[in-house]
Amino acid sequence: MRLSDTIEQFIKELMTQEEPEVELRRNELAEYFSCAPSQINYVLATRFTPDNGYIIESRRGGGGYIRIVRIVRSSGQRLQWMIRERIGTALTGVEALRLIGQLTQEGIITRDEADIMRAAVSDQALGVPMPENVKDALRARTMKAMLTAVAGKNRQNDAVPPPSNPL
Amino acid sequence: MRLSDTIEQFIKELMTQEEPEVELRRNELAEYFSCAPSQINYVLATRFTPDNGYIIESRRGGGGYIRIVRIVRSSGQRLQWMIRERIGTALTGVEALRLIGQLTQEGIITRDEADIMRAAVSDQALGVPMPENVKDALRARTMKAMLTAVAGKNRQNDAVPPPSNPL
DNA sequence: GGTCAATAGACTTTCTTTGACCTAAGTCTA
DNA sequence: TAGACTTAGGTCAAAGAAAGTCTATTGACC
Repeated sequence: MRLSDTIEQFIKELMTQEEPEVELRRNELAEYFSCAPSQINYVLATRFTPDNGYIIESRRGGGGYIRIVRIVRSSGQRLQWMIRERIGTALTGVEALRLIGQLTQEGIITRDEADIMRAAVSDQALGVPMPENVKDALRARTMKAMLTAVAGKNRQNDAVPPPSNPL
Repeated sequence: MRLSDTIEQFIKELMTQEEPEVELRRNELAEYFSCAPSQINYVLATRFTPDNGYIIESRRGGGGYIRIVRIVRSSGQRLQWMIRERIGTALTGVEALRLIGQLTQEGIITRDEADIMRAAVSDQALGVPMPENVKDALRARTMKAMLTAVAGKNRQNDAVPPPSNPL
């Protein structure tokens, strides 16, 4: 097994259900796995991204630390976030697959639905000759439309919370 | 006997009845059969296609692998017809909606799946400026890809989505 | 002999690991 | 209290590992 995967596992096991937050020292961890400290950063950068539902905070110097926080959101909120913040106006094929994989893993869409979505943004589907950036734009729109459809069916369960008004 | 056939046999024997999935290292296998690694790709591309009921997943880089998953096909007749005869190379929005409606009615796809498909071929999704005939071509390809996904569903295992690598 | 499947190999892309160097935050002392 | 030292995390680039793609050649069968 890859070291990166082992470290990922380790961190996820530290983070239990009721404690969606863990704090660790980079050097200690690196020591423990006898790897370069920057390996830890690599794991964080590839496995604990906002896409994957995590936020990283850290601090250098004496008493420094790295804190990993799992963002807990309802499926509705997760979908809204993807539609409104994450996707934007262009989406590469690789990114699309990643997002679909995430949603499947989180149980927000079924495997069959994921298969359909993957097909809809596949090269197969977009095989008509056109520049890559147009394909990316199309993928973004298609994904948003599909996720909106999914969000629509969850309406009752996860209403978007009313915006907080701090004034 | 041809090498390709031998390799095909070998892989199929690894995949027993109750374990419809096998994971292998390309280089190892090539080593074992003393052939070029790309020979393995050739075998996969010609013998383990979706048409033949297989899905291939793979990952590059350190600790990379190739996974072959056998799928069981569901009620294909109608879908095959749509994919191969009905749709062709162009499909208007209205036609697409009609086909999706029929499949729902016939219980071949769920209502949720239908919603996703409708979204994927909606004007929303295809809203990028482009000539109408290109849109119709795109709709045709998208529908075919999605229906193919439905035809080949019932995969037994889930792939771990590849990590995002922002580097 | 021509055609299509099979094979090998060169080159490309993606993901991982390591290491050298950089920066920020405490701590201590003149 | 400014500056030096120590502690700790951050960045980046290069090297390594493994799979993918493309193309030219070879071989088998009509």
